[in-house]
Amino acid sequence: MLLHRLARVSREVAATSARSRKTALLAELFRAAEPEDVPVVIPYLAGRLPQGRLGIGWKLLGTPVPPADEPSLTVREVDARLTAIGAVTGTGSQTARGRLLGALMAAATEEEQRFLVGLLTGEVRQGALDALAAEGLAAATGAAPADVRRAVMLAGSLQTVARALLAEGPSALGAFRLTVGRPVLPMLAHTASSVTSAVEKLGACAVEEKLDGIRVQVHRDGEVVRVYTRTLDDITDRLPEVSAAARELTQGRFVLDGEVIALDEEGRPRSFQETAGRVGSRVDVDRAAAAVPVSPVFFDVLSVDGRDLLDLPFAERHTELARLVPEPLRVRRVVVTGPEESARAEAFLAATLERGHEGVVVKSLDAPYSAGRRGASWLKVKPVHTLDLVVLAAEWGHGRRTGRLSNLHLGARGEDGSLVMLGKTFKGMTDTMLAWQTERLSELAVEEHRWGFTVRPELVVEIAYDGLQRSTRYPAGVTLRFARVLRYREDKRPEEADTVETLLAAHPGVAP
DNA sequence: TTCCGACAGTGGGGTCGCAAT
DNA sequence: ATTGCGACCCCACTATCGGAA
Repeated sequence: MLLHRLARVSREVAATSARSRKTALLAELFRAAEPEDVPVVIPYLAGRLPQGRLGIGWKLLGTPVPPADEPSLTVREVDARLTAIGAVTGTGSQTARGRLLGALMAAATEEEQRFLVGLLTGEVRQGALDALAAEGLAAATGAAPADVRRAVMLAGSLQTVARALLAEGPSALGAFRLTVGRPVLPMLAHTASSVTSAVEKLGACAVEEKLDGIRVQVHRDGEVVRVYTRTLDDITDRLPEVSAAARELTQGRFVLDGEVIALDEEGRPRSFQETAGRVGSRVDVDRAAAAVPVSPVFFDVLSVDGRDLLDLPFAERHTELARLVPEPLRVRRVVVTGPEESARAEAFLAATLERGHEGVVVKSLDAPYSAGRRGASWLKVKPVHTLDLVVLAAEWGHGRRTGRLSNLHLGARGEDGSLVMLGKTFKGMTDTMLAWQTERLSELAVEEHRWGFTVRPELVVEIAYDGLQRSTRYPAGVTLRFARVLRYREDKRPEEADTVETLLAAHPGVAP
């Protein structure tokens, strides 16, 4: 298949807003693909590279190359050339990659170039990623969408499923089963505004600690232990403590779901930054482990002793978990019968926060284990802090926010009355707010930049955030975690905005 | 007809590690 | 030695489509 055809379909998919039309277009192309094209066409149309990341970013793509007049590249040739670029390593590799990339771009038409740039930077923006590609795949092969989704969860990737489906048809889906040693996509939680509302929604449920660490899926088959992240990367070698803990358990074959977290001597959680730094360390693992030991803490079991537990209700999976994993290696929890016990659930959240943890996850006792965001049977609840801050500058948005001032620079009042930047946010804005702030901030502009405007510090915004973390980037040495706009405070003047002093006082122990 | 679940998009900050400077 | 860049961790929220109620 020519890249030209694929790029054109991608553009058509981007041009329509109807999801049904998007899946129809994708299905048509999948049907036309030759079997050998499939491992490339499927991920490309899901907006991803089959190789994963290639170390090619905006920097390498920087210099534009004159496009070819006539399409000639096939998708397989593109894939082979990108694989070759990814394989270049060592001193001078950036230069060599740039040259190879330039040659590839020169062979591409303008439309093909646009598609390739999107693919390489992860910004395909066609309004169709894995989920709709799976839908299109189902349509192309006559398989039931739910069966395709389940196979994707079990395989951990769409490609594997696509290859089997297009080669053998819907009957191929039956072969995808939970296998120890092969990671499955993890079940994710939605957000609820309070424990009470979560319990009202779910009825009988478990309320569990939410630990602020790194999600892990741990597979053990005899002496072989593998540890995977949320995105199914293998991080076994970085976490010897987790392997050791898995080998201590009495059963020899299982798949567990949990979190790794660094705890201090008293068992209180260290900062997320410390846990993430430890888990990210690959080069000298022994040293990193000595400095910041981590503990696995489990909350679910997907398989034990060859039995697939995915479809069991959570209550029954937890019974299996409690049989396999000793209490200190499980998250704390309470079980409530329903809204009549929401006071107990709220008390558990308070106690969890008191112990220094992030919040709770409220889980339906009936729900099977199911990947992706489908179904809201897990609801997380975290406390939200708010501040009134001053807008210092605003950056132009991209994509659907092109032409709108989007990303706000936020400042708090310093000791001497100056304003101290604490971070940025683009979250929480409605289209109406975007339009309003574009106009208002343009009026307040004092300096124009390529990226946007510095403005007279007159507008006050109410900001919600999850907590404070250390920063080397911002002058106060701290920044807000997950800041988002709640509303503009036109009733407040900048002199009434919050101060750095009160912010630091509200989060003792964070500032350097 | 209205409601709501699922999806994509829009980026935030940090840390690590490699390559370039 | 320091800096720049990319990959991965953590993530909130809105708009929109289309099926469910």
